[in-house]
Amino acid sequence: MKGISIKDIAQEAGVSPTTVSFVLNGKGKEKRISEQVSKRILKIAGKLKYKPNQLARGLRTGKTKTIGLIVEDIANIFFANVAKVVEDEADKFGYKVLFGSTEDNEEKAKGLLEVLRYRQVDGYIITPTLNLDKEIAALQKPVVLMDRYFPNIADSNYVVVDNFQGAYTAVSHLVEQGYKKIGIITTTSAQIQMQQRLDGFVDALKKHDLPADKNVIKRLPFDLDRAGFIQEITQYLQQNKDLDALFFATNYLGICGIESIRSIGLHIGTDIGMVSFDDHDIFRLHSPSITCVAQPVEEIGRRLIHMLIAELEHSTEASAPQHVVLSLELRKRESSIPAVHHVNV
Amino acid sequence: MKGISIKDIAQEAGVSPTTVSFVLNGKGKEKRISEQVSKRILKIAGKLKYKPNQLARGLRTGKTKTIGLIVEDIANIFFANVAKVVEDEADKFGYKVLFGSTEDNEEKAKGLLEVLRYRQVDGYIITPTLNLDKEIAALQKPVVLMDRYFPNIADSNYVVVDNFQGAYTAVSHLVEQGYKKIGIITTTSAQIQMQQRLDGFVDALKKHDLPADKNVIKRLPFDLDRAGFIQEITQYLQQNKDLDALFFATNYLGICGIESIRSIGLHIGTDIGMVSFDDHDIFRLHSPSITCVAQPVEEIGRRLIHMLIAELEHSTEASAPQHVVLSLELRKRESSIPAVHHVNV
DNA sequence: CTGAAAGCGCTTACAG
DNA sequence: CTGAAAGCGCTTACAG
Repeated sequence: MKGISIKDIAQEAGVSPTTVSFVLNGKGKEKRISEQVSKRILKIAGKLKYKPNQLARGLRTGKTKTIGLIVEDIANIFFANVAKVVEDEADKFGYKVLFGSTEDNEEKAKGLLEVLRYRQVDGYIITPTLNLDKEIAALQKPVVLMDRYFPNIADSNYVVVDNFQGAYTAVSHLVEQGYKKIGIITTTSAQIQMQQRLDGFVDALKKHDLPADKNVIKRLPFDLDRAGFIQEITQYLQQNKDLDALFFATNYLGICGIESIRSIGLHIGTDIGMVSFDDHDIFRLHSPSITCVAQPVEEIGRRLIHMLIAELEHSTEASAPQHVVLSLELRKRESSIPAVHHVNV
Repeated sequence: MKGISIKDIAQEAGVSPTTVSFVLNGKGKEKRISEQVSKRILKIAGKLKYKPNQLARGLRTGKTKTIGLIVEDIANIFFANVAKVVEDEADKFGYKVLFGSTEDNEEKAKGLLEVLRYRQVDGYIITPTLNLDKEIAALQKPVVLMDRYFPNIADSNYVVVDNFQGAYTAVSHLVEQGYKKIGIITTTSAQIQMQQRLDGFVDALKKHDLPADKNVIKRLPFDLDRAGFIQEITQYLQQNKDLDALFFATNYLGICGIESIRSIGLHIGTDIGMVSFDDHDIFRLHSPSITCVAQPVEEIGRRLIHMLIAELEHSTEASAPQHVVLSLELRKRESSIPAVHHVNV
């Protein structure tokens, strides 16, 4: 790595490394370096295509211009999209992104946190798992949470969506479409975002004087595989033939739901209405297409990075914790139209 | 970052930092440090939870234990899956991954390469764009190419799939299923992988004495958006009503193809057969499901990282370039069954 | 207006 | 068997 260093520039300009460092860091004025010298240094640096060695700078200043991004699963389209926006935006500010997937596994998340910490990332964007609050609190660097947060920790920054509103909107839409006996398929996860979706579901039913008893709520262990989900949902449908619509609390549950409904010969929309939380390519393309409440992925990514950068750049200490709660958008499609008969493709 | 350093350990153990460094780097034997001292140091390091400062180490040794991963688009399911495997495997060897998406844009790719270079990554996994050969050759660090390579550069390492075989298999399957007039939808890209897919298509037709004239080949500019692709494919279908099957050279073309075929009222399979290169969740779930030739994503990711680590660890100089060409798997589904009438969902 | 010097936390030739 | 010292490429108090 014989890159060209500050010394090389100093030598060619006939000044000391100190002076070069001042000028290159935009402190020429402040340090009262002469215009003449400043220009000479800048010109030489440009000619030599000088790039500061981030390692050396990091060792000295403690800043690595790197941020750690911890998602649940980079292969999941939602997180992959967020990661892309985060990477793009971070780049604009000169930051690079180190990433990892937790698989929603506490131990894996802790390991990731530890590695990122001793890699001295300047800040973190984290999709927390359960029980990760202590480790996060101990981080000593700016953190922005995404997708979910810890209700009991008041001073954390986060960018999330309004899960309650999303679920409420989705279920109200089903009611307005004429469905009367609506069930929810969700997970057993105790995480806040799942809790809020369930609350939104129950609240919407109550508001419309529809039954919200235990039978309409189906919670599945979140560590089942695809086949397991399909089997459970299929069984639930067979045991609750009076249901005329389903709300799926995540897109992967919705996808499994499509297969379950198909497997018992029901027609989505006509026989059983359906809305899913979170959009997916499959929902748009499926026939019939699937109604959903969609997360504003682009905006989530942008807000995350801007919030983190703000913390990093003017670390005016103890800035008030930032909470951004974004709304979901109802995308009406064919799966929530009870009357229309769907033409096959 | 007042992490604990080698000095702290040295002090507590009553030895010099040098000795600590030797022991911690497993050179105790070699440097003939006494068993007694070694054990003491290791014990203290464990107690203090010592983590070496990678920045300092990197500055000194030139190794950052970081690899750069450049993909075409991290939000694309294929690349997202590969990225996940790469990150997982790299972690096992103590490496972290810095990533970026090129969008298949030369300038963006060059920028990414430059940033990664001055971040001193130890090695690269690159999905190259066109004309990136010179920049890659100038890298001075181990590189493994993925998805595509430069046929004119003999000494590069790469992990790719057998595009020719995949296309050949896909088209032969259509022929065996009884389709007689088969078209291909591909891009205008001059990149090797697209070229090979086209070659496989043409070769399969010739081998079966089917027409391979210009009319059956439709090349679309690869920078169109979704709507553009759909419009172009729809128009092509309308102008070539004698086609009874289509081979799509990428999964996103296949997805647009589904919409195009639907928009003109044709039924996939019965009216027009279809096979796509590369699998996608949508293909499995669509009704009718879509036949494809699938890439071995897991294996691609594993091979990439193992090839790169091998280069990094025993840099026995001038090792022969490694080329891995993996086969694709034909996944037969409903879209290539001409006779059966598909029941709608 | 500019520079010599210390130091970030390591590794490694060199010396004893 | 162990340690003092130099150096990786920066930044920054301090001095003049």
